[in-house]
Amino acid sequence: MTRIELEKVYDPRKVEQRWYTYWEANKLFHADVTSDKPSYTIMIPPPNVTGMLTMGHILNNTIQDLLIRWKKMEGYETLWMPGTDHAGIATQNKVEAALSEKKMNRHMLGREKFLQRVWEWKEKYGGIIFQQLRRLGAACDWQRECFTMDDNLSRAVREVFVRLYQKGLIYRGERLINWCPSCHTALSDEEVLYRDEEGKLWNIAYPYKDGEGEIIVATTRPETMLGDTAVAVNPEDKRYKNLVGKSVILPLMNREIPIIADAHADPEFGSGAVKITPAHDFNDFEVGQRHGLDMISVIGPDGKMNDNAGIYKGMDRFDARRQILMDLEKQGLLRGEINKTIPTPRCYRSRDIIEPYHSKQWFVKMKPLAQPAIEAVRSGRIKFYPKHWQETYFHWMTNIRDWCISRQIWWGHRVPVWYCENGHIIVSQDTPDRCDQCGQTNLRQDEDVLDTWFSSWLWPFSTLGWPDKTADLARFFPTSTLVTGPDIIFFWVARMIMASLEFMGDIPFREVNFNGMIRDLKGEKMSKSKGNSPDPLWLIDGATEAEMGDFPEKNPTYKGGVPAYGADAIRLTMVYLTPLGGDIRFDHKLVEMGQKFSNKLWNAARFVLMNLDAHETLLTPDKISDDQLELADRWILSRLNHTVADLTRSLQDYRLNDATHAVYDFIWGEYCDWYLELVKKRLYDEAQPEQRRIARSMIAYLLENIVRMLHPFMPFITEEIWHALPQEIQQEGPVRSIMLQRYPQVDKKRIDRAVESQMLLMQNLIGAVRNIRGEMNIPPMKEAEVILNTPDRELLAILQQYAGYVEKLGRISRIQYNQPRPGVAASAVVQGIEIFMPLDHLIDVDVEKMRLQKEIARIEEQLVALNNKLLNRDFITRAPKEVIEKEEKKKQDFSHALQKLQDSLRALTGKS
RNA sequence: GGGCGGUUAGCUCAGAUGGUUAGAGUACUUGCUUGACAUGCAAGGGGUCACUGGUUCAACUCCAGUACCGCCCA
Repeated sequence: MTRIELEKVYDPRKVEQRWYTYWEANKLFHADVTSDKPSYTIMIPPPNVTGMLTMGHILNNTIQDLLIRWKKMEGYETLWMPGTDHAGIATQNKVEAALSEKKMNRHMLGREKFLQRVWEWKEKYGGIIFQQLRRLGAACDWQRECFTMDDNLSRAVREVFVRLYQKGLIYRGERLINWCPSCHTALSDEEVLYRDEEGKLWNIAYPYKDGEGEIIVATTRPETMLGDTAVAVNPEDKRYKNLVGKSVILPLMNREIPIIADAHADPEFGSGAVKITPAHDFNDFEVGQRHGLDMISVIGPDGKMNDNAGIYKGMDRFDARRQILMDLEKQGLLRGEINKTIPTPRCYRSRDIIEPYHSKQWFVKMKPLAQPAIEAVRSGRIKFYPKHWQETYFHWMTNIRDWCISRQIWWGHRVPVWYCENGHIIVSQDTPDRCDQCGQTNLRQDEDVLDTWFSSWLWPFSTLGWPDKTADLARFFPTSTLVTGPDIIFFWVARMIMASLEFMGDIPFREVNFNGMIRDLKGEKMSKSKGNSPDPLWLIDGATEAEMGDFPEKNPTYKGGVPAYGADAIRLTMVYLTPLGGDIRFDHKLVEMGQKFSNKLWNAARFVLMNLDAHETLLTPDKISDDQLELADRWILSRLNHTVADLTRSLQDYRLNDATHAVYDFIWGEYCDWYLELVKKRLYDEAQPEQRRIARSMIAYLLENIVRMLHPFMPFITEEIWHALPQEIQQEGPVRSIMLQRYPQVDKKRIDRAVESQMLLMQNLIGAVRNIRGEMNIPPMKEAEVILNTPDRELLAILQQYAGYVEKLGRISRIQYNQPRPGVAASAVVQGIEIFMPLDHLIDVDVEKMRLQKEIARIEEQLVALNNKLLNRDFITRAPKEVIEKEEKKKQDFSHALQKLQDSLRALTGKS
């Protein structure tokens, strides 16, 4: 009598959502601050509040969920803190784009009303990514979900600003900064991406003020020449030595500018003379500082030429470039152009070309913060996985520059600084009502907001209630693991370390796992802008070609639609493919692996369940006496414990692919392929009820261990199967869920090398028999006989005891031992045991001869190598004894097998 | 220009501390509705481990250089 009926093909759509609802309704993801278990905490890398799930998120969050579920089952009080950041520029851009469709802009609305619109936008689109994460199975503590603009997190931001200001680590300065004309704001250095782009280098003649002649300067940005205040030559450059101190006339502007000597000018570059525009180039700015040059800004914040640009005023910077080149040409001052690839700075958001722009901004002085952060990693208090990211971290940290944190947008934390009419500055947590220096009450708050990263660098503790001394903070800080991409190592990881050390006096996390990038089949990074990243929900739910829009057109493997692989399948596939920190070239076809594995597990469960008897109480192995367990039982128990040991070690080292391989191979390659097949005989043998009960108990016990072991990888299907299993082999929790069960622990007593090697012998024997059958094309229905010959009495005893294994899996009807060689037979040698399969009429002697010859050739090749090695005097004298013994043993075995095979070959000769 | 990674089967990738008969999934060939699974079972073909040197008794594995690819920084 079967306990339960499962469907023949696993359908994740009928399972996954149901269990997520159950977990969430029962608050199984909620971390209890009062529990006395050790804690394990992960802070989610906060996605943009209006962001959508990408394949990158799938990998990143699968890893986090896997760790959380594993640690929870290992007995930790786990907290996976979810939340989003407000993504100042990105979100504001989106709302402004929506406004501009209605022919409006933020200035027409005013600050208050605009911000209201953004909040509305956030309410509307803000939750989407977390709904998607739920579909992945993410065990986040949703009751603690937070947002960087929440009241308490905002308070943390102001607190930090005030403290750093008072400490002298935040200052306001007038400097050249990176300006994005599209986003209309300053950016930090990290937000600027340099890409090599095709450009041109123009040579322009600047005539001497006195006398005949000219000096040629080379530039990639002719439009900035309007703001030139000098021409520089290298002090060592003999060609120009006598010109230093003289003047040239700046073309188009007719301004007299000096020729100066500065090491910045590279004699190898162009003519060796360069134009100096201190207001529009970071290097020139420094030259200007050294020589006390004027700064003339000619490009405004909107990217258009300004009042200083003469007749070019009002033109876009690129139009101005064209016009200026034409005008120079007309005046005969343009001396040619050459093509050149130029590292071009672009905004990470808008992709517009960044303009160095002189303005007043707020900065954080980073050097003092960096020092302890470097030490925290160098000393090993914080460990990076893979370790080599340390080099990148140290490099950036030791060359760190001050951080421009003010942004000229509205969406974000407003700089907590006020100015009175007398020019005093008030920096305060709370809105002040009077100037603390002169008592003046007419105060004006700074217009700027802070960089979004200025709130996310506080994430590990602001989310736990800081600056208050909360119970959560005491319980869950420092956090355990950070799982993130190496692309934000500077933006986020490094800054969190600095902030935590500064404000908490402790590290933010103990270990950082940098996961790889998801690329497409061409090796390109997946991104929304490239249109090469599928919507993960297509893969979970399935999608027709039409539902994917133009995506299949650009990505042909998606033509014809994608099946509903399910979240479990995607998760398994991702971690199976992710070596520590390595990238993944992803295609939906790869998920078939996870899908097939789900189905395999499902059918194994189906098999187990249909063989259980509802009226029978099952036994656990410790209730079965050892002499009642046969080889296969002891073997599978040994393999189970081996697997758990390997798996646990791999997980600890974040070698998730190794961990996944271990589970996958055990379940499919050992439990299904061998154990379930071998146990069938006992399962159907009604004459031996006690053995039958043991067999039933064993398959159920193994399956129950398997689903627990696999749960962190595939949470849904394992929960489904676990609930179908008999209760007596499950441990109980307050709520019935596999999540609350203990993760399988290694029982060293069950690991038995002798048993494993005996079983390996049987597997090899069966393999040899199957090989003969396969190569000889003997149909499975045709049962064959076999002769096994060995002089080793111990081996013989094992063979006789477990002959049934060979019979069952080799489809052998009868086995005889130590018999003379039959007349015509196929043969093989396994671990010194000679195998004959007498097949008179079935055998094609030529085929068998070829089969033997192939094997003989293979062995001979091995023997040649072995002989060379063993005849090498140096090898014998220098190699360790064990290695030599091993090689000698190998040689013996091979020679022995070779001899037998040659005998067999000779016996066949003349019989075809 | 500097730093970091990579180059193993047609494709996607594994191969801690050097000694393996170099693996997996997929694709391919052949045979199978075998009392859970054709999203399956069994067998098979397929690799000068990018190249050149070096260290070593022994190199896919360590070192150096070359070529190509990727990422980061200037």
